[in-house]
Amino acid sequence: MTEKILIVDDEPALRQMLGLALSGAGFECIEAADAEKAETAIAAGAPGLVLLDWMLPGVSGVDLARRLKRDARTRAIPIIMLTAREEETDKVRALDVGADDYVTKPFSIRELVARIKAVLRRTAQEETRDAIEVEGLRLDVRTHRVTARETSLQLSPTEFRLLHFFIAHPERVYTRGQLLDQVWGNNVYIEERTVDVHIRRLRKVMGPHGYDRLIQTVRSVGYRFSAQ
Amino acid sequence: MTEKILIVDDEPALRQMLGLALSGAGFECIEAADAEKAETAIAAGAPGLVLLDWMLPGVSGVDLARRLKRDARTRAIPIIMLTAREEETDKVRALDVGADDYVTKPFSIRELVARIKAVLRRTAQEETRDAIEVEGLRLDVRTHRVTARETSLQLSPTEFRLLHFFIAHPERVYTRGQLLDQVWGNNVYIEERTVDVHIRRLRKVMGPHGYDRLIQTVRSVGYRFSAQ
DNA sequence: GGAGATTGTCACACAACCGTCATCATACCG
DNA sequence: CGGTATGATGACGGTTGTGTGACAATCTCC
Repeated sequence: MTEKILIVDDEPALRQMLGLALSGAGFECIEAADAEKAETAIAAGAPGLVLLDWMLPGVSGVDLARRLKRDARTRAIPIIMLTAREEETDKVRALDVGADDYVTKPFSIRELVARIKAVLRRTAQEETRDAIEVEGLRLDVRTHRVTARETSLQLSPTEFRLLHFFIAHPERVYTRGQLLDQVWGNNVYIEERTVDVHIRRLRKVMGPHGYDRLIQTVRSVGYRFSAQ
Repeated sequence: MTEKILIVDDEPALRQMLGLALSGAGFECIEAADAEKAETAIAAGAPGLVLLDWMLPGVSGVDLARRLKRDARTRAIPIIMLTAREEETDKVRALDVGADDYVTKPFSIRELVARIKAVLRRTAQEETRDAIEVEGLRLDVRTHRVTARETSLQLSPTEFRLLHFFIAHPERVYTRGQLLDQVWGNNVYIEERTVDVHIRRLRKVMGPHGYDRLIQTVRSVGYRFSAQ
């Protein structure tokens, strides 16, 4: 997973130097000379991180950062600001504006790469937080959403609960009775065959994406959710 | 800007351990053994974040969380819950109650600190942000004005508060109860169905500009504001 | 004090969802 | 290779949850 990094700086020399250095560190780089070009570049293909110069002609780096953090589509993209001076106020403002980190010029490439990696690690961690994922099938409790490789699936409430239980307790067989207790709750008297029907409905939704194979029938016992 | 963190746990050993670890990470810590002590501590001086154990003697952590989120004075204080088991239902309930995040025991200090910082960063950003924008729909907190691609929308006060909450907390489902707590405030007893009506009114205003799709119904759960 | 806006509630309409059954397909058994 | 047990599937009322329009009470601003 090579991350794409957008370098925004008006000095061609510095831009090129950074591009070379970061490419050497294993990142894919694209460049932009000003805020406007940066925005079109971002619209074209969201980068994994933006390296942003504090001073830019026209719309300043600070303003661009603020704009990116204000828009929901780009808010998640981490930003590292390059500040020229060692001014305390600059640091504070950089973080105020929503930048994830800042580096003061002059800086060593080693330090910059370390910071980039740290920021990427942090944001990657946050993204996958409390979502359960199996082979690209992802269930997020927070948003109450199920996605199969980016495309979101439409589940009914019971289907969601059933899948939630399965994906949280994989690799084990459950009888229809157990499933009724766990997914429907105790003290409900429902036909065991009803489980079959919901299993089928769940499979039907996941089928088009090939995930129906995860729900396996164990004859004369029950069902199992398994990644193999 | 060292943040003050209130640790609520009935086990003195764990409390002390957490206190030491978080102090080491640069936070100022205060402790409380039960919900009652926690509330007096909060009244004495609002902490920047509450670390709350799921199980507490007397008033449980869940109840305390709900109470804090229901009270307008303490609603803004972020809460991270410590859940003992890996039980999925606990996580769901933690979020139901209004907690901002949760950590399952056993956890590493590193992880806990990371989550605390993440939550603090998120909430700090929310406060300083004077305008929020999603796909051209823009809500300006300062001027109390909402615009959809330049054309301004006419919202009633309640509609504005509802949209404000949604746009500041996107991508997460909220039950009608939570929305009542967050948008209407404390100690109000209002029918949950009333939320439906305001959702509809909000959709009606945003509909002509195509933004009604951002407010999504999650059947048998609640509503979600989402850019997808 | 009054016109208009706002708000909470209700009743009804409508759509989604759920549980059940009958029937068909498949696996297992001797 | 039939017969039987078990699961898959499609269809169908009944139920539940949400959308919507109306209305009275309340509030706001002249």
